[in-house]
Amino acid sequence: MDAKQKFEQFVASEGLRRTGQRTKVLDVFLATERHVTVQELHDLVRKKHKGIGYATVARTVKLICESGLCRQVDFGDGALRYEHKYDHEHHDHLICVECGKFEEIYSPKLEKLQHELVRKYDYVQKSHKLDIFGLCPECAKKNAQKTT
Amino acid sequence: MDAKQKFEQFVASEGLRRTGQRTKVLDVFLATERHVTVQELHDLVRKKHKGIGYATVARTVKLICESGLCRQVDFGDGALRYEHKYDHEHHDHLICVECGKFEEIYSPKLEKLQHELVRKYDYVQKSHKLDIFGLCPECAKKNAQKTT
DNA sequence: GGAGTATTTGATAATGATTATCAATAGCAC
DNA sequence: GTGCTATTGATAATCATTATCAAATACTCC
Repeated sequence: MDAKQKFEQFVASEGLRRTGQRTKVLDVFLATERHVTVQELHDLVRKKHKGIGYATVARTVKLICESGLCRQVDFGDGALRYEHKYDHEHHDHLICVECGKFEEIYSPKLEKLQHELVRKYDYVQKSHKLDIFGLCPECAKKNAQKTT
Repeated sequence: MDAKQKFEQFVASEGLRRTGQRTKVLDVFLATERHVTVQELHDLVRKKHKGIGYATVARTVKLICESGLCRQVDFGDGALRYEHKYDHEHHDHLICVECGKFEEIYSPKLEKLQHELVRKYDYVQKSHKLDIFGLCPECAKKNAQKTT
C-alpha cells in the first residue's frame, strides 16, 4: 500500500479529519531523505506552502509517527529528529561524534540476536534503537595526525 | 582503582580544581543505583547538602561523564538521565513503553557483532546505545486481556 | 601561613525545543 | 447548506539545559 493511503487510512480509523495541511506536510516529509527536526521540516514546508504554522507541522509529524510511517531518532544534539520509513528498511545508525556524519547500517544477525534477548526476558518487542557513536574514517585520521 | 580516585585523577589531569561540591555530588551519585535526571540528582544532593545549586550538579555530572564514570541515557521522556558505571558492566536497556519499567541487559555476542559492523565501515567505535522498546511481561498480559 | 590569580559556585537569566491555549477556520455528517 | 466539532496558526507556557557574572574558594608561589 502507498504511504499516503496508509496515512489517510490511519487518520480515518482514529476518527480524525483529512486536511490540506496534513497532506502537504506528509508530502514534503516523504520527499525528504534526511533526518529532519521539526524546525527543519517546518522550513521545508514553508518553501512550498506559506501559511502552515510550526505547531501544525509538529503535530502532524507526531501523527505520522503514530501511523507507523515515521520514527523518532535522537542523535543527542538536543533536538528530536524524524525519518520516514517509506521505501526504507529498518536500520540503525553509526554516528561520528566529531563531524556529525552518520551511516545507516543494518545487520540481520544483530536483529536476530536482539529478538532472542527480548524473548529471554519475556518481553514483547515493539521497536528498538541502536546508535553507535565513534569516529568516521576521516575524523579518525585527523585525530591520529594530531596526536603525532 | 576506586571510582573517587579515578574522578580525582581526571580532575587533576584536566587542570581542574578539587572542590567540596564535586566530591559531594559524586558521592551521592555513586550511592544512587538509578537512572537519574539532573533534577532528581539535585534533589538527592540537597537532602544531604543544602547549599549546592542546580547548575553545579548539572556541571558536575557532565564532568563525571567526561571522566568515564558515567553515561547518559535517554528513554525518550524529554529529560536526559545519567547512570554511573561504578560496579556495573556495560549494558543495554529493555524498556517497557507502557509502564516505564526497564531491564538492564547484556550480551557479549551482541557486542561482538557491533564491533564487526563498525569495523566494516572503517569507524572507530567510542560507545553505543541500544534501547529496545516493548512490553514487559505484566503489561503484555494486561494488553492481551484488553483485546479479548 | 598569606597574597595573588584563576577556577568554581550559586542564583538567575537566556536559550531552544516541545507542548498548551484559544479564537477563528474548515471538515464532515446530516 | 447547517450545525457540530476537529483543526489550525499565532502565541504563550513549560521544561530542560546552558550561559552569565559577582562572590567565594582552591591552588601556586613565596
